[in-house]
Formats: sequence, structure tokens, C-alpha cells
Amino acid sequence: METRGRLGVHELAGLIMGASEDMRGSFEEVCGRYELTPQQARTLLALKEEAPMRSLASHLRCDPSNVTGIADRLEARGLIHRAPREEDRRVKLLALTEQGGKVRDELEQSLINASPVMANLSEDERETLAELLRKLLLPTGELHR
Amino acid sequence: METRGRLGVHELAGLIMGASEDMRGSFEEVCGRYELTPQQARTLLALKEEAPMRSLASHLRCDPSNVTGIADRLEARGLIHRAPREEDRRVKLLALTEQGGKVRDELEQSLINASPVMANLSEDERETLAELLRKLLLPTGELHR
DNA sequence: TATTGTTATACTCTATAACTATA
DNA sequence: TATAGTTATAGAGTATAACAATA
Repeated sequence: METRGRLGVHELAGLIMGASEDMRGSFEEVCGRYELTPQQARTLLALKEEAPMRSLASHLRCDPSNVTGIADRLEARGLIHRAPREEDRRVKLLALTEQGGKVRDELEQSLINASPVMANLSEDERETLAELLRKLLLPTGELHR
Repeated sequence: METRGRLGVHELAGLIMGASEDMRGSFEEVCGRYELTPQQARTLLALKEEAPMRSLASHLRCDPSNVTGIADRLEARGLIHRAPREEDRRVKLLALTEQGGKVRDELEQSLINASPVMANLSEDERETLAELLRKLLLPTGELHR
């Protein structure tokens, strides 16, 4: 019953994994240009607004204990700083320094430019892709509680 | 000049990064179920056909020296085995064991089932997505030389 | 007591460089 | 000599568990 050119589930899975691998490769390549590891880059990107380390851990999908080291290294390079939240001094808010903000914005632009999506799809195709991705992401949560 | 609901480049980038992160999370979650690291899982998936370690390194986008350790751990678990290629005994071909083949196929099916694409998109939408992904992946190379 | 972040530990992945075996 | 894979090393990310400070 494999008629009428119906899309095989394995074929779509292969395409998605291929696209995903492509994006991973492009992401890591761009990170390398800025001497950032992928997690460091994700952290900078997430810090468009300041965020508690706990939230970052959830966003990065890793144990909170790991955020300490990632933050240490970004802080040592002067890209972020820690500050206790006034209402609850247990919480440390991470925020970009001025230099960190510059790097973050450059990084973001480089990621956009390097994306295979920008190179291989027309404006209309990108629009269609965006609609599908919005649907795809519907049940997804947010950062910063 | 931001008229007519034209798709902002930053908006699309955000959607793509969101989708990419979603897939990364889903991928890592499923790997965890099989007690595989992402690189170990990628290696098993790539070994649908046997492959030289050098090719794997290129596929995994890492230095060839790293493949030694990844292969060691998969071999220790009885999921793959090494065999020198007859025509050139410098080359080691990695191949799935019977058990490795079972795990690989189960893993692949679990990845398909866990994908947000399967949960959130209709058959027609998946078809459209597949077309876009095919275009996206056009200039991409292959494994196994 | 409960929660946030830190520290200590052990394992995996990472690139670099030096090495062995094969060509 | 050149190439495929290995080993050694050091740095980064990972989860777990025990700890400090704060609530």
C-alpha cells in the first residue's frame, strides 16, 4: 500500500536529521570563529535579557552545576557578569557586558548569514518554512520565568 | 519599509534556531533512553552500512583521533566491531554487530516517533516541509567515499 | 526545611601532536 | 614518504552528590 508518492516516514526523518546535522555543523563553525563553544554561544544568545543561572540551565538542557563553569569562562573573558537578584539574594542574574553585547549581536548576525536556509531558499520558500516552524514550535516553553 | 508582513530575517532565524534547539533536545533525550551519547548515536545511525573510521570522523565533524574512543566504547558494549579492509590494511572498517543493528533500528524509530514534526504537523504539511528540506540540503555531501 | 548556586568527582568529547603500522 | 589509526594530553561539557548561603 505504498502508492501515490506518499511521503515515507523514514524519508522525512532522514531529511530532518540531515537538516539538523547541517544546522549543527553551521552553528559550530560560526561559534569557532568567535572562539566560543556551542554552549557558551547559546548562553550569550539567551542573554539578550538578563537571566538567572537556573533558567539558563533549563534553557541549555543541562544540570545547573554546569552553568557555573560556563559562566566562569564567559566572565573571565569579560563577556558577562554576575549580580545577585535584590529580592532573593540566592539567585544570581547573568547579564552581558558591553563587550558581550557586541559579540552576541555579531554572533547572531553571523549565524543568520551562515545558515543554509538563507543560501538555498527563496523569500517565498522561507515564508512557508517559517509558517511550518511556527506550528512545529507551538507547544514549546519560554526562557526566563 | 517594513510593510506587507514580509518575513523579518531575524524572525526566521529565531524560528530556525528554536526548531534546531528542539530537535537537539529531542535527539539527546532519546539517546539517553539507550544510554548513548549523541556522538555514539550518530555513529550507530551512520553505520547502516560499514564505514572507515576516517569517513566517520568527517561525518561526525570531529578529528579522526576522537573516533578511536567513540569506537572503543561502542565496541566494549558489543554494538560494533572493527575489521581491517582487505585491499588496504591501514583502514579499519566499523560495522554493526547483530545487537548493534537492533539498537540502531530501535533508536532510529524512537527518534522518528519523538520528533516534534510527527506530533505537530499534518501529513500535507510534512510533505511541504520535506520539499523545503530537500532544497535546503541540495549542496550537501555524502558519507562513505 | 527548601532552594540557588558552588565545589568535587568521574566520564565523554574535543583538538593537537607524537607515534605505529601499512602503503 | 604519505596515510589510517592510536595514544597522550589538556580543556570543555556532562550528571551526581555534598556543601554554603539565603529564604
